This record gives sequence, C-alpha cells and structure tokens, in this order.
Amino acid sequence: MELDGRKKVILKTIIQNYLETGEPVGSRTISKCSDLKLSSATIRNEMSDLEEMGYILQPHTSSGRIPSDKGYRLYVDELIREKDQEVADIKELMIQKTDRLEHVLKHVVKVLASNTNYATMITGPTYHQNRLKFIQLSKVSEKQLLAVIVTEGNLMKNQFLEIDEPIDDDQLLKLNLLLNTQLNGLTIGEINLDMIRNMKLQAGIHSSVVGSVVDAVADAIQPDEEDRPVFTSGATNIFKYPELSDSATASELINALEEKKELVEILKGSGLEADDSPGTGIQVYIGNESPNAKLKDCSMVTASYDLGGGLKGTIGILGPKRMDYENVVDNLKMLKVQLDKIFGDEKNKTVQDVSITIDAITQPTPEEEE
Amino acid sequence: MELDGRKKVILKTIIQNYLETGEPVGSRTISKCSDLKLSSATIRNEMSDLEEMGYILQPHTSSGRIPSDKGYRLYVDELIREKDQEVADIKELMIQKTDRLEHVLKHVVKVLASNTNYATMITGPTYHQNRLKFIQLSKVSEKQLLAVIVTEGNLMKNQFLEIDEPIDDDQLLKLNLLLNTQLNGLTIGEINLDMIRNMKLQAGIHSSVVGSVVDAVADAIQPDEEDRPVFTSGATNIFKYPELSDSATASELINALEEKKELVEILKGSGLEADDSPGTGIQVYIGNESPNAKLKDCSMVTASYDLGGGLKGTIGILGPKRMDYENVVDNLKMLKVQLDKIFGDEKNKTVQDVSITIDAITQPTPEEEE
DNA sequence: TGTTAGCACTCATTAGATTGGAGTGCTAAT
DNA sequence: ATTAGCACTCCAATCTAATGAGTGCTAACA
Repeated sequence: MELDGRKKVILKTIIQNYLETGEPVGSRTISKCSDLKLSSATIRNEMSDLEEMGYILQPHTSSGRIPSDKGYRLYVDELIREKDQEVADIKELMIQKTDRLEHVLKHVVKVLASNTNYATMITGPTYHQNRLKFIQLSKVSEKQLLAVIVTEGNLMKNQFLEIDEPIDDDQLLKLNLLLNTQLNGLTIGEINLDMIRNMKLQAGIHSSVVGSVVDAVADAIQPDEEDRPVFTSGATNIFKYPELSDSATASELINALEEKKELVEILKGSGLEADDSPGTGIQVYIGNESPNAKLKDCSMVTASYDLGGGLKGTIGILGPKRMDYENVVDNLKMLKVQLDKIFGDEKNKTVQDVSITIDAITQPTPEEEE
Repeated sequence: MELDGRKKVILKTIIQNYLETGEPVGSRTISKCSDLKLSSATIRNEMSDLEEMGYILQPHTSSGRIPSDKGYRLYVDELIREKDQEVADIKELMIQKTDRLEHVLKHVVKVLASNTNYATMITGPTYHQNRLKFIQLSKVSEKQLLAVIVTEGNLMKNQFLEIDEPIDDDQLLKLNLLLNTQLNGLTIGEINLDMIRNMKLQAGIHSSVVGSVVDAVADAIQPDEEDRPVFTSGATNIFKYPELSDSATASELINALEEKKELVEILKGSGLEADDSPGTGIQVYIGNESPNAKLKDCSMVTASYDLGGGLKGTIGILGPKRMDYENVVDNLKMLKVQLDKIFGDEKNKTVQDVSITIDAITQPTPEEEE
C-alpha cells in the first residue's frame, strides 16, 4: 500500500485534531473539518488503510483513532522539514540581561515552561577542553593560602590550602610565577607527573603546596560531570494533560525530573545525536524512542545551544505525545536566536558570564536595563 | 468539659491508628486495640465528647472519626515534650564527609526523604553579619582585573573588572593594600560614602576601580536573599499518600516545592519562630497553621540547624497531616547531631566549607574516608 | 453513676444493570 | 471511486440495590 497525498492529509488532520482534544478522533469529525470533501465512509476506508500501515491505532474496537508513535514521527519529520525553510518569526521573549548565566538559564526554563505549558529542563554548558589561564596564590593568614584558578572560559575556582610552615611574600611571588609559567595554557591532560615533579623540585620546601595546587587545578579544569547544573521548571504542567496526570505516571515523570543525574544523561545524549539532523539541532523523541524508559508515555524535544567559546548545553521540553510540536519547535528556535543575541555578540563577555556553579561573576560592564 | 486521662488515651489511640491507616477510625477499633478495657459503646460516648471539644471530627455522619488540626496539635505538643526528655538514639546516618557543603545539603535532603518517605527541603545557611576579611586584585590581562573578595565566613566571590587604562604591578600592590587596610573587618553597613570618597582620592587615577570593587564587595557581603540555595528531595513521596495524590492537590504541592522563592520564605519564617520553643528548635505546622495556603492540607515540620560561625539554615519536611511526627522529629534531631559531628568540631574548618553558591571550595585538609 | 448491650438509622462505597451515543465495518446503491 | 444505510461494538455515564462500618440513643445492669 502506498501513502498517497490524501492519506497524508487525513493523517495530518487526525493528528492535529488529537493534539487539540486528546480524544480519539472519528471518521465523521475528519469528514467535517478537513478540506477534502469526503464523506465519513470514505474517510473510514482510508483510516482503515492508515491503521493497517501502522500510522494510527484504535484504543478499542469502535472508538476513533489515535496516532501511533510512527504516525507522530512522520508528522514531526514533515513538520520540521517545513520549519527549516521558514525563518522563525521572533516574538520577543522576556529574557532580561541578568548578571549570571545561571540566572539566565533559570529564567529560560521558566519562560519556556510557561510559554509551552510543558515541563522544561536545561543543562548548563560544558567546556570541551579547558585550558588553564591564570593561577594566583595569596596569603590569607599565617597558615592559609588562597588559590584562585582561572581557565580559558573564565571558569573560576577558589580553594584554601593549609600550609605547614609560613611562607613569605617573596617566596609566594616566585611560586606564583612558577605555577603560571609552567601550567599556563595547558589542559588537564597535558599536565604529567614529570612536570609536577619538576615543579616540586623547583619549589623547594614548598613542594607540598604545589601538590595541593595541582589537585585544585585538576578539579577546576574538569568539573564534575556528575553535578553539572540542571534546571527544571513547570513540572506541574504535566497535570494539565489527563493522560499523564494519573498518580502513577505523574509520580514517575516528576521523579524523572527530580533525578538530575538521569536528566543530564538524557540531555547529554540528545546533544550528541543532534549532529545527525543538521541545520536545526532539534531532536524529537516520541514515546519509546526516548532513551529513558520512564518517559515512554511522553514526548521530548531537545535542542542543543551553543554560546560560542565552546559553551554547549541542552534544552529539553517534556510533554505528552500529543505535544504541540510546532509551537515547541518554534519556541526553541526563537530561544536560540535570543540566546545568541544576548551572548553572541561579544565573545569575551559571553565567556565571562559563565562560571555557573563555580563562581559568582557579575556582568563586567553593567549596562543596566531593568 | 474536661480532658481527663482516659480521653487523652483514646485521642492518642485514634490519632496513632489514623496515622497508620489514613482511614477514619471507629469506636470498635479503639475498643479492641486500646489497653483500656472498654466497650465500643463507652468509647462512642467519649468520642462524642472529644468531638464536641474539637479534637476529632467526623467526615460524615456515621463514619469513624479523624483527628482535627487541634487534635494533632495536642498530640504533637505532648509528643515533643516527651521527646525532649529522651536522648535521641542515633542510628548512623550515611552522611559522608564531602568536600562541599552544597553536596552535604543535597545529600541530607535525600537521605531524609528516603528515611521518612516525605518530601524534604533544606535551605543553605546565611550569615547574620558578614565582615570583610580579605580583598585581592590581580591582573589577568591588560585591561582586566580579577577581584577576589573573602568574607569572615570564608564566603568568596570573584569578579572581573574591566579597566580603561593599564595598571602596573606597583600600583596594583598599593591598591590592594589600600583596599585591605580600609575595608578589612567591616560589614557592608559600615562602609559609607565618606570612606569610599576618601579611598578614591587616595587611589588617584584608578578611582574607578575602587568603585567597581566596592560594588563587588557589596554584592559578596550581602548575598541575594532571593536566590538563597534551596534543595528539595522526595517530592514524589507525596504520591504515597492517597489524600494528597489527587491531581489538584499534588500539583499544588509539587508546585510549592518547585517555587524555591516561596519555599525560602516559609523556611525563613520557621527558623525565626523556632526561638519560641527552646531546646529543640523544631517547629510543627499542622494544616492551616502553615504560613503558605498551598500547604493547608499537609503538615510541615521544620528545624533550624546551626553549623556555628553564624551559619544557620532550615530543614523542612512536608507530608500529610497524618505524618509520623515521632519519626520525623527523631530524624531531625539525629540529623542535628550528625551535622554537628561533621561540622561542629573545628570552627575554622566548618566555616571554610561554606561558600555554597558562590564558590567551590574543597576540604582544606582532605581526610579521606570514602 | 458509670458501663454495656442492643437496635434503628445513616451514608460512603461497591457491584450490577441499563442506556445512550459515538464510532466502526460492511454491503449495496450511485 | 464514492456514498448512504444499517447492524454491531463498546465506552461512559447513570441509576439501583446491596453491603457494612459506624453512629446515637435508650434501657438494662453493676
């Protein structure tokens, strides 16, 4: 059997109708609202075919049809192909310039959640290859040093170091010089034991400090994948969709949103695969296509964002299978544009804002616009 | 009418029974399981009295009785009085020494949630009066300075400052000296315009830098009450209690847990009032006693914790009114002991661990025990 | 006077039975 | 190829009756 034009139109109508109502849709409904002037009987025949082909299914004999995962998939693919052509028309999102990326991210999920009425999530960016840029040891008290480590993306980390014996200003200066000359511009992978031994040798009595600093560096430069920041919003939106709001399903979904670790896993995966479908970077998972079994009754749309400077993260939207894909995809595209607007223009500034969990940095040039 | 001993026993039995089952409890049940050898008829009379006094109520004519808020209140007050006498026997909680307080807090809510089967939340500590301890400006690049600001609790903040004209090492040293001598030991309230003007004068051409630094200081020292860290866990536990898991209620509760801002508000309030009931620092809100209308169908138990060094925060447990108060109170007490164990012994170390949102600090003396 | 047994009554819950209607599949006519 | 018509299916909503846990009250009892 072949999926001719008419079948496609009917399928599309069925899906759109189902997206709105959430109820199985019958032949008569289609016959009325579709542009095709066909009687319900004809539609029935077509629907019968569509069912045979696996695009729609019947919850029970003699109820209307609902789209199958395969049906959704066809619809979404088609939809996204169309969307690719259009230039997304950007309604202005109310993202204000805030002083920390963390805030922006929180804001983004919130806006997105209230815009779409689905649950949303976003992961903070990661750096591919983080290089050391600057190290500074300062003496805070007799036996305590403060190490400040700055990496290329201006990710910062502070750490106190206890020292056994006092160190004078001159020695500290030398130590700083040593650390900076030796380690500057390196990634964690490039620091080897040889170098460390070498440095320890040169540092003399303060070799233990070098060890501590290197440890701190390792930490700063390779931030825990484990507690990569994830923000979620609109979890309660799930309750707006009856098919998801029974106690068991809702519990499972909200649990999934709560388990940040799993969430990161899912979103990370999405980000990678996004390379497949070029152009948009938007991925749609329908039902069982999802990497996580918990989400088998939902759909999830993810998009990876890129703030330049190697900063990449992922946004996700979680909703029922009968999600308004069109709106969601639009929103995500719009969001990308917005983020670019905010962060894209000045590379330096962008990167500056980005020390997420690790540090609080305020906008260097405070252009107020509240 | 008077609340004699027998009535109290009966009330307690009713409540305990209801805590377990969640079902209205009838006279016959009480007559069987209570130690008092009384017939159901007698119990009925007593129950009738208790109802008249407002301690219990009937969902509808001819169903068993359930405790009213007033009944719970009596029970909880009595219970906590008892508990105060006992020394809580501490089952070892699986809190490991982690390297960041943030992790500890996250862990605590998680453990507590799985221990109690309720939803839990915790706010990070705040400082009452934050004093400046150390300021360091370093040159990162030609036109960029890095300001590191450390306050008394070792709360740290980094901030980049853009400068218009280059500054040489000597000048930087002077600037550092100036800032430290002038501002050291002050709270934000103590820095006045006069001082700033004075400093700007002394700084000469770099007066604008002083301004930026002072701004950064203000930020660091008075961290946003707004985005005080709050962690929640076990939100899905509410689905374990039928009386809370209908779609509307669940949605409202989970929403309440999601709205961190409101949550902080609630918990902050609790912390303050905790002074009333001395000794425990544990507060119980039953139903409408809660400061937030959203929680009117639940109970909430809060405890403020104190890590020394002016570090105070609040833990909260949210569950149905028929919450196992005894267990919850025990758990909270135990937790306090645990937290003290971890953080209490060495003041310095405690405070060190605490730069929560602002900075990542690892344990200065890494006593591994994994 | 406090306690108990017994009885009539209430009312939420449950299971069955009934019905209405939306929808299908099939067939025959157009 | 399309459509009208009819018989059939089955979910969902409504009603009914039965069940049973629980109460309040009264009268008897220690």
